[in-house]
Amino acid sequence: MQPLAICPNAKVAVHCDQCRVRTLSVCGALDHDELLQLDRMSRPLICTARETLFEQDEPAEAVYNITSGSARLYKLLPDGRRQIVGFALPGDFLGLSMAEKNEFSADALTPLTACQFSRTAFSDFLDRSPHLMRRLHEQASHELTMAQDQMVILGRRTAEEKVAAFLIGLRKRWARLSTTSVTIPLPMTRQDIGDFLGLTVETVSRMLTRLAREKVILIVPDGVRLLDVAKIEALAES
Amino acid sequence: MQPLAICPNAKVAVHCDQCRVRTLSVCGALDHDELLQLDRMSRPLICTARETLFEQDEPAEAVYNITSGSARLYKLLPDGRRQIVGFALPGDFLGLSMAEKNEFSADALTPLTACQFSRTAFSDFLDRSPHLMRRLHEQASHELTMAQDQMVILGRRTAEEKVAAFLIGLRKRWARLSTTSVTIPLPMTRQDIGDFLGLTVETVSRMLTRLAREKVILIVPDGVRLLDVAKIEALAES
DNA sequence: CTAGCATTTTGATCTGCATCAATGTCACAC
DNA sequence: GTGTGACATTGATGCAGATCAAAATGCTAG
Repeated sequence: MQPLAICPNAKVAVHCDQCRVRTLSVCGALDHDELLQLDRMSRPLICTARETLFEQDEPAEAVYNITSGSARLYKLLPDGRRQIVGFALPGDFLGLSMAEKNEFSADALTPLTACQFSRTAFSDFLDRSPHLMRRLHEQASHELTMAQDQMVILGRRTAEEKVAAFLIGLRKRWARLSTTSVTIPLPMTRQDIGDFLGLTVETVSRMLTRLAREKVILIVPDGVRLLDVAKIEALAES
Repeated sequence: MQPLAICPNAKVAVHCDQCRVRTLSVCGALDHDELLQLDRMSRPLICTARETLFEQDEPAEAVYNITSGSARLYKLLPDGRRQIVGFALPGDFLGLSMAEKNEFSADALTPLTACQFSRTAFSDFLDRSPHLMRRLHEQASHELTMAQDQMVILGRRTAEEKVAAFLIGLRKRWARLSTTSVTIPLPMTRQDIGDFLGLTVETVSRMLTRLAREKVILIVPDGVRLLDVAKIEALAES
């Protein structure tokens, strides 16, 4: 799936002088008036690392479009167990379900900037823009597909396969955003990776170490470099 | 979330003489003309148990609305491991993502009937009916939420909790369809339940037996009766 | 009725990952 | 420099659930 993009001149969410809009990666198939209208209702948001964007079960107030930085999205069980349901990267949307309450909590992994829309205003705009509505539905469907793929990973794969699939999946998402760097940035902690994959910190660490020992990856500060792409893709194979 | 229902006089998908439509549980907020139009493009589908509705990665041709019976939705790994991503009950939609290819395979667990729409015709209709589009998006969002809840179950729960959560979740879905029967029908095999919860058949069987021994449930032909709802809800608690 | 097969249950054993515990590494403050 | 706290790695041990094996149950065909 292509990244949604309001501005034809930018791949991701950045300020675009040409279109005079700050809000990008929202939607193709919008005319210039619609773009400006949408832009007018957006407010900038700046967060420090670890800051909370919103919390599970609280009334959903806004729709967010990440312009830089990354966030983790998670659900908590009463006893403190945590399941990370996803990581949000630049260009990603949060709150597109337009539900009354947040389905999960979100907080920043790094300093983060975003475009923020009032949920009600965004909803009203949606009613007037079938194109955007349609595009949004495609986006939601795509997220559902990713969630189902994650179900396969959680339910039917070994620890090593989980870690490999995680790295490959992340690489693909980063690749859309930048020149294909050999290094995959990992802004999240090992604990976060574990809570995403249904593993403990120790197991994540051991699997990364094992892959590094076998020269499949190289562990670098804040990330991982893939040495043997074929091998790791074989491990992650769908 | 309320079941989608074209026909205000029926909760689920059944033939409705009053509205003269066969296609139900599609969507609120449609006027009568739209209903009839939608109905006109629907074709009935009748399947025997185990029959395949569609297969993963094949071109998506139709949108289905189950009118009776149930189906399992699953993904296969190259080595034969299987992850069931969901079960479809009467009233449920399949193929709403409108993607070009099927994201998973689906086959009937029991004899099954459905309303079938050509994907392209349905898509065209969608463009002319923003109400339906919006409703569909809500439905997709709801499915995403369910998938995320399933991620919590797969990643962060014990075998016993998984089985309990499965039963509670299924009870809730059946409850929407009929007078709240004390018995939860289980049209799927233990293997299917295992492939849904990331467990083996043996573990599923053992957990059900354990719950039955502790008088929390009663195992009956093709289903389960809940004896101690409080206890099983405590186990399944989110 | 019986034969054949799929499904479920039950038991014995094994193992992958969790758990527990300790040590190492880094960043930052003082 | 030294202390402190967060994060990561490594090792030893334990256990939940997988695997292996077999028996029980149920279903359909003849």
